[in-house]
Amino acid sequence: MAPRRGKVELKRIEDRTSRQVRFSKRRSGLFKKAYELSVLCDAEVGLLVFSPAGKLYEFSSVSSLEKTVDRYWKFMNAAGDVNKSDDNMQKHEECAHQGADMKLREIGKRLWETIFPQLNTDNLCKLEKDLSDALQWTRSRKTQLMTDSLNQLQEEAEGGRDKTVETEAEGRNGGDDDDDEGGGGRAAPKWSSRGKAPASVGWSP
Amino acid sequence: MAPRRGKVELKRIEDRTSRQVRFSKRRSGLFKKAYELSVLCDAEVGLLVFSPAGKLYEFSSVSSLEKTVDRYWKFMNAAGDVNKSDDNMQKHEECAHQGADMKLREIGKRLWETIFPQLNTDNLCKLEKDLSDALQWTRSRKTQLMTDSLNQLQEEAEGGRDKTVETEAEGRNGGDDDDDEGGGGRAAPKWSSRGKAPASVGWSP
DNA sequence: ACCTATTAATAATT
DNA sequence: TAATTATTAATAGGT
Repeated sequence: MAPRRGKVELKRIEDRTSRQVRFSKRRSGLFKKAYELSVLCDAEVGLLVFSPAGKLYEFSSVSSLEKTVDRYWKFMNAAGDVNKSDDNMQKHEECAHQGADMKLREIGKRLWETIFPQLNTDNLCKLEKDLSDALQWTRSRKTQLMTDSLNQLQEEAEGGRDKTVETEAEGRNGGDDDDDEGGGGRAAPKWSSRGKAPASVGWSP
Repeated sequence: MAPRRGKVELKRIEDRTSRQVRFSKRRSGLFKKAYELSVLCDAEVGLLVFSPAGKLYEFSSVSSLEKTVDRYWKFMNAAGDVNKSDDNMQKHEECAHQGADMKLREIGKRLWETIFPQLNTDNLCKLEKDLSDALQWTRSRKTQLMTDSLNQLQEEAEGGRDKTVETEAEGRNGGDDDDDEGGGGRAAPKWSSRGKAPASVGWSP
């Protein structure tokens, strides 16, 4: 009956058993705290814990940790990894839809770094096919968009009534609306309506 | 002088000011706990908090949260998002280098979903060029690998001395070594040695 | 897994 | 914004 003789010293616990027990307890405590923070303060919290053995424990205040990680991902890519020094102009989420081209490069770079170590001949063949399909789709999509733009211009020039033509993919939604959505329901691509993507594109939804 | 009249009830704090104050305090506490867990129990901890205003607070027990997120990313992609039900055979990190083709598809899918909302005409043009370049590089790389394989076979058939030809990208490293590295230093692509990638490939390092 | 003495976190106030 | 303090909450070690 002598719990806690003194303060707890902040150093790695050497005893294996004790370390495991305390890991369980403290992990539970941490997750509880994270949950409380999210509820009390209306925050989105994601928590990632890898045990020394490499086992993963995860928590997220929203439906899945992937969403939170996606939001983090978007956030980090928003302002680009350049000019990371200015903490004054804190990267607000509204920037998330700006600098899309830079974002494309960054995403591609990361993708590349991730898959590069696995590029044996088999994977290269698959990659070649995926890239080829994607390229084909991209070109047809581009043509489609350009055609649409032309048609729209023509219609407007002819008289411009019945403006309900939806272009569906206009990019940057100019409005600076302050919604708190962010990483939630990302707009899922809808093939059915317009795109007419080839079914063979392996890496498309 | 009447702090804490009763227990704290777990519901969103309505008063804005109070909520902000408690957010700061609890966030600090949470981060401290996370740090303590990582030190005491030798765990890798990543923590992501988005305030209601959309501001990001992050913590990681290793050099950067990106590393932890990458490790999480690898972990999740390891067993593929399929057969997610069997919790018995817990996805251990050693699986991280298996199922590379599936991983490619998954990564591509995610990439696609991420960039899709931003695909206006400009970005489509950039994407087209990137894909074209990447495809070109992939094909030349594939050819290179195949040529290498042939040469190696020929050399071995001729007499097989001087086996120091390094193929550099063989994929799956069969060993089931139990190192605790995981998400640490990912092998960075090295253009200089062999690949001879065109400088114009936008989405390569 | 459960208990309990003790330390740690923190809510309201200043 | 920072400090104080009365309480509650978390938890280390023993059972």
